[in-house]
This record gives sequence, C-alpha cells and structure tokens, in this order.
Amino acid sequence: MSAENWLEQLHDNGYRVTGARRAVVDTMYGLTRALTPTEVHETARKKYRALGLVTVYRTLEKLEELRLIQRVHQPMGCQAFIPAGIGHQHLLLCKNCGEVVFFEGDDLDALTTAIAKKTGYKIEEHWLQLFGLCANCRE
Amino acid sequence: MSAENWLEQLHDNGYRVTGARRAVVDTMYGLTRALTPTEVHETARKKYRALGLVTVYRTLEKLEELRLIQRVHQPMGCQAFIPAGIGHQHLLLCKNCGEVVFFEGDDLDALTTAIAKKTGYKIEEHWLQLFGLCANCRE
DNA sequence: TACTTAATGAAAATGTTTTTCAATAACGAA
DNA sequence: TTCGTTATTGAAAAACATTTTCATTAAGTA
Repeated sequence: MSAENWLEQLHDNGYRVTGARRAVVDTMYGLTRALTPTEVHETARKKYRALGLVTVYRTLEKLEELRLIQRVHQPMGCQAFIPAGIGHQHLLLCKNCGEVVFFEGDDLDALTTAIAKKTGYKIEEHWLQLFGLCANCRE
Repeated sequence: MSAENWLEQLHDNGYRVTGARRAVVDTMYGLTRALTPTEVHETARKKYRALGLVTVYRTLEKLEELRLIQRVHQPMGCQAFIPAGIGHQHLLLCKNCGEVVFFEGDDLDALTTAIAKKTGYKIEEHWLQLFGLCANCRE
C-alpha cells in the first residue's frame, strides 16, 4: 500500500488521475491524525497551488467511496477524515494531540446477543471508539 | 422525571422559564427518536408559533449543558438530539425508524486494559453504539 | 496527435450555526 | 401586586460549511 496505489485504485475504478487528486492523496495517505476538508485543502495546496476546496470535497468523497479513507466521529465534530482501517477495526483517539490508532479484537458477541434478546432488535453493526491520552501526551 | 422537572432544573440553574423554552422542553422530553434543531423548531412551533430557530439552538445548548439531552452520532449525521440516558449508557439505534434504546452493562475492562497495554495509551472513555432493526421494523 | 469527456476552479446557491441588537418579558424585591 | 433589573427573545446579518452550476481545461484512449 502506498499513495501511488491509491491513485491506481482511482484509475482502476474509472477515475482520472489528476494533479489535484495527487495532491489530496499525498496529503491523506499515511496520516495518523484526522483532517477536515479545509485542513486538507490548506495542506494539499502547498503541493498544488491551484487546488480548489470544491475539488478537495469531491476527491475525499471518492476516496471514501473506495474505502481508502473514513470519517472520524469526535465530540468536537465529525467532519474529519483519516486513512481507513482494514477490515473490522475500531479507533482509539488521543484527546490531546488527536493521534488515531486502530485496533481490532473486540468481542461483543455476548453483549450484542444479550441486548438483542432483551430489546427484540436485530443487531447488525456496532461502533466502538476509545478516547484517552497517547504515550507522549500522558506526560 | 417529567417535562416540568426539566423546567425546574433550568430554573434552579439560574435560567428563566419562558414560553419558548417550555415548547422546546415539551418537544424533547420523552422522545425516543433523535431530532435535529430544525425538526425541533418545526415541532415546537406548533405549541408556540413565535418560536425562533435561534432560540431552539440556544435552548438545546442549555439542555445539553444540564445533561438532560445528548447529541446522537449516526452515519447520516451528528446534529440530532435525544433525552439523555442516566449514568453510563450506550445506544442502540434502529436503522429504519430511528428509534433509540439505551442499554448498559457493557464490560470492556478486559479489552481496554489490553489495548492500553499494547498502545501505551491511558484510556479514559469509550463510545459504544449498536445499529440494527427494531422489533417492528425487522418485519 | 486528436478527440471525447471527466475533472477542474470560480462563483453562486444552499444549508447550518452563531452573532448582534433592540424590544420584551421573567421573576425577585419591595 | 407592582416595579425594575436584566436574561431572553426573534429578526436580520454574519460566519461557516457544503453543494451545484458552468464554461474551461486536461486525462487517457483511439
């Protein structure tokens, strides 16, 4: 996996590889902190001056559609994006610096079965997110 | 607990009880589906015609501050509010009709301890949310 | 190299949330 | 009850965020 590979995936899905998209992909690829569309615009414009904010929105939309990036929900807002985890993963976020770590291995089967029985719901998905302080920020 | 009690809590915290606030509180109290500020405005205006959208935003802000309501995060958007659960509770949402059920009793200690050890993070909170179909909507 | 058409940036439109401000009304004090 | 202080209000404007429109540009294929 590399930024070049993301561009290939765009191409393979019938999307053209343009300078604007290269700049956005280069900005997003490998990020460990979520960025808002405006932040992506500011950063990517250093690589491609003419880049418009509208194109950032449109490119993020396509990267999300290809599941290369995903939206991050936080108390402060839910418009930021990071590279997507692979398979079923959850997030751990540092409240101080915003660093994002993926983890897997939650076993919520017992819980969901119990809740399903109690409520009559058919449970199809779950969101689990942890918040804390990363090794650097816990001082 | 009743809508009247929410108004008392506003009063006890130094806020005045007005017609506009009554209408918003009456709308929010007892809801089992999340409403956006605009939806609250539309509904509450049936009880208090002159109600402005701005006042809805301001009242929701205060109810959230008093922890009487809380924001609900969903794939489609994160601007909707419902009456808050008591203590540490999680949400189960029906994907079809939007009905919200609270539950407790998750035990994530083993998981968070393991993740904390693996990542070096100090874990302070977690969000857990289940999505599915309620008894009515699963047909 | 030329052609087709997806992609672009700018501007405008739309939608949401916040701020400003003069008028109003809640509510404690008299 | 009445009065006075001041929090609250709605309207309008401002500030932001996101989407749409459209003429121009450039990617990728023939």
